[in-house]
Amino acid sequence: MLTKKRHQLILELLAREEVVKMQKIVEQTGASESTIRRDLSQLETAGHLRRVHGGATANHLQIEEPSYFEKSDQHVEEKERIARAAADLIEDGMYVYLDAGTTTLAIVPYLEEKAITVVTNSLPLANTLLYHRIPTFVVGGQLKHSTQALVGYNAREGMLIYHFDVAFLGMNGVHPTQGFTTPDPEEALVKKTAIELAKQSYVLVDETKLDAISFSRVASLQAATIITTTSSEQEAKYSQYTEVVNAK
Amino acid sequence: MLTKKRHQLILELLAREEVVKMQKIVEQTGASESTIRRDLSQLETAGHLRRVHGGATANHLQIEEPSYFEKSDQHVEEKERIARAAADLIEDGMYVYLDAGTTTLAIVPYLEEKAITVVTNSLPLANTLLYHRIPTFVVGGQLKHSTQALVGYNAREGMLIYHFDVAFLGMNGVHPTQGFTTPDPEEALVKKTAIELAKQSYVLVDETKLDAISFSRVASLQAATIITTTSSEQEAKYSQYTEVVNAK
DNA sequence: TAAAAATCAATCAAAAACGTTCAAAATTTA
DNA sequence: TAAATTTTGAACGTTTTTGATTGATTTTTA
Repeated sequence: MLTKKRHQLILELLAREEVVKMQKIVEQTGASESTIRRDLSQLETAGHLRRVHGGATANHLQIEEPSYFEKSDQHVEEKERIARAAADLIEDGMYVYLDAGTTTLAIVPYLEEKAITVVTNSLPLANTLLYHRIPTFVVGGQLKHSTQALVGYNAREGMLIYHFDVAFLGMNGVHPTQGFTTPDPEEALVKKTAIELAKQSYVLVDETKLDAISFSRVASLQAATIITTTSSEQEAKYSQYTEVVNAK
Repeated sequence: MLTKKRHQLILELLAREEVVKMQKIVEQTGASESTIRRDLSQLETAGHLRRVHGGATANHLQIEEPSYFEKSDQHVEEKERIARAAADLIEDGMYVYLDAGTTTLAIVPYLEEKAITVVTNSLPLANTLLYHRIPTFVVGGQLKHSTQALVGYNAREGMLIYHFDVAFLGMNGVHPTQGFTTPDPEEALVKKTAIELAKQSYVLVDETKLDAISFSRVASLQAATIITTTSSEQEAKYSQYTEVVNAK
């Protein structure tokens, strides 16, 4: 079977099934496992699908699905340390903004004893805050499927009525010259607004985000303190541009 | 079964049942208990559900509402009929407001095929709409613990930028002279605002709410059509004041 | 309240899937 | 047709996922 034909068949299977196993593709095409692996790799770099362990899934024209595809197990310890360091910065009486993201989500359990008010644009955060009985305001706006966050122009407008003592933000890229970046422009707008409205902002990132650049610019490094866990070389490098808290 | 498929299945179960037992997931997926445990903790850290002893719950489950578990089948059927009647009124292209409440929640599954945009002030609604991939905007505001709704002055302000073709509202009291009423003044404000902003409003109530009066007045009966299931005498009585749809 | 049962997190070895390499086969080019 | 190039499938060491087992914890039962 021709390469082109195989690729077509794989995409057809995915259009129908959303998730398809390696084994099934091998059966249907009659090609070897190695060949299918190559096919999947190619189709992935071309942006036509997303590989997962054991097969592939449809790629619904979405740039990213971090909340789903993030290896939530992988950096869990790192995240926990970062979250604890962040929580330590929060004091009674503060008005706190918590951005969408798994790291910010990890902060919530540490907030239970504190007398604070939280504002968030994240549905999972809102649910968790509710569960921990922390007074919460939710920013209105368009509900984005992949991250379960409220984003866009309306979200920005909704935020402008608040002011925060501190803001904690997730981020996809942190780079010396390109600053803080994230894939979705509408999400970038919300993050940027949060930074504008907060007396002090913190960006929470694991090591893999350092030196990375994503599509939309949020702000320059000077705009926020970085909380991360990384080598002392990296820490020294970024300390030239802004304050860095190493939660190692 | 692939990891992603399992995750999808788990979320599907939760979208339908709100609570799901370990045992059931194991059966449905054919995977081992260990694997499901891992799945659940991954989905939890990603913010998609909440683990509980013996299984998992949708992360928007009412935390303490005894009535939740004692919902009679009869009531469920009534709600289902009301929800279906409401859904039939929604056409492609409409902008729809869905108020917080279990009856409005029951509408969502019927919306999947329709090309509409929904605005809501309810966290459970937002989660469910997200799951059904219906374009959704969430009204900002203060998160009320008991109903998981966004209420208060900020919520009203956040709503004023929208206009709706139709609004569907839950209500605690419906009375010929006292009109529509609900216990919480801040929630009443939101409902009232929704009615103001909608070309046409519908109040969804089961029979027990008729002739009842609650603390805060929302509007007079003329302001909205009532969708309910009740006797023809009651229907005739309320038809003197406003339009009544009997979903019996 | 204490014992029994069920469920849990943590651990570990087996199984499955992975990427890489390389030689054979197929295809293209000269 | 012969040489060069590309594609393929098998082999192999590595990584990821999985299910069974353990002892701890929680819930239920007596």
